[in-house]
Amino acid sequence: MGRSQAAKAETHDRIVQIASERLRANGLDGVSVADLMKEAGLTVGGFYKHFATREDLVAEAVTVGQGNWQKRIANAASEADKPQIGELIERYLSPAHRDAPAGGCLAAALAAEIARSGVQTRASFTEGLTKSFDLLVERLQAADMAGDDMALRARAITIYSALIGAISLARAVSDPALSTEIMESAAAQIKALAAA
Amino acid sequence: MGRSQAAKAETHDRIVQIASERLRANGLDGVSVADLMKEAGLTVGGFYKHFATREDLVAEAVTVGQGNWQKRIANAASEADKPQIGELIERYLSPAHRDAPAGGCLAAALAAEIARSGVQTRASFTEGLTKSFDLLVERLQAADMAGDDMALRARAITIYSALIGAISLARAVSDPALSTEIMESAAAQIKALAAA
DNA sequence: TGTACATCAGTGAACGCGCGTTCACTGATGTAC
DNA sequence: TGTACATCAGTGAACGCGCGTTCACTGATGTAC
Repeated sequence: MGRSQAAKAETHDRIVQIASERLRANGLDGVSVADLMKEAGLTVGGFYKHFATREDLVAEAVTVGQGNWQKRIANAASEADKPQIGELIERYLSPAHRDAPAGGCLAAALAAEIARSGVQTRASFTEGLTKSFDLLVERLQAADMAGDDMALRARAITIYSALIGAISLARAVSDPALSTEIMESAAAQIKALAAA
Repeated sequence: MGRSQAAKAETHDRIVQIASERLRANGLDGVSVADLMKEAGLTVGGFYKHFATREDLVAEAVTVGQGNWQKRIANAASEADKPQIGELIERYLSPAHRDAPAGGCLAAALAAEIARSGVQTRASFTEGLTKSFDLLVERLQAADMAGDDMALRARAITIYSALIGAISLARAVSDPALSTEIMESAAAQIKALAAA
């Protein structure tokens, strides 16, 4: 049947991966289907052999893109290799992350736009966010914190919210000193909250 | 000279006001110049008697739009009428605010998009944000908190970050129960942070 | 194993559409006399 | 005070452009015999 199914799946994944990066960098409407396909080494028309509409791709890219930071929280050979919560906060609120949204946290870059998007995209985001919360709770448990699971979850939600808000502001501001201040102030306070 | 300067200024302000609401509701690229003018009871062509480019309008709308929540923090006949910090947090993380971004916090709705915008827009945002931080510090001082000004400012930055992140997530998520949980969990934790 | 055929991923020009911006025009109103 | 004129806020058709999507086509490759 023409190209193999494996080859098609590989192309499909490549498009989604590129989209997940470019959407985080340029926004949900910030990159055209033609540009995406070009970056994948293909031409426009072929797009619709993989996705019914552009939104289908966006929904997939939102799922894949959220896996990015999740892997940094959870994927490690052993428990000892998983980052401590404090280290995670510092890495999240670093100049490196602030200046490279394409490879960074999808929620920080796109949450506001996702709120205005279609059902598919919002559903994809919700699923990924739920998983992010779970992984953060697990990190807080690993930090050997006091508190029942409910309180840990509330704390995880607040920590993640504060991280997303802080990096969003640090990115939006045009004064570099203020940007640094936001990241450093928030990092210190959030670490205190995580350790409380 | 044709229409009076006062009449022109009134029209100008009307366009900016409408823009500040519609941009918060639909995003920085979510409303056309023609629609904006129509909503202001005018036609497209006249737009360029008021603004050199669309981005000029956006920059002005970002400034005006930030005044919205600032007024709720600061504008009151007397000190006693100004909201307490805890009350502010509750109002910020309420279904009413979540469901009405057009009249709500501009930073929450647009920070991520502003980060990808031109210099003018980012500069407008930076100015407004600086003022927001100052007003929040003042509210923390009024709450009669311990801590020097530096610590208060770091706390104000973190509180605002957490509020922005939490409402962004609450808006993006398609599960109503999760949306409520995010707002309530974050509100409780942030209030604790403010009172610490 | 070798050949003829069917499939379908990928091509690239073309489509209709909405956008920001331009432009020649209008007509109400402020100003000069 | 009354009149002629100049100004310019506002009009609405037109522009070039980039977008998402469609479509007739191609040709490499899997399958049937």
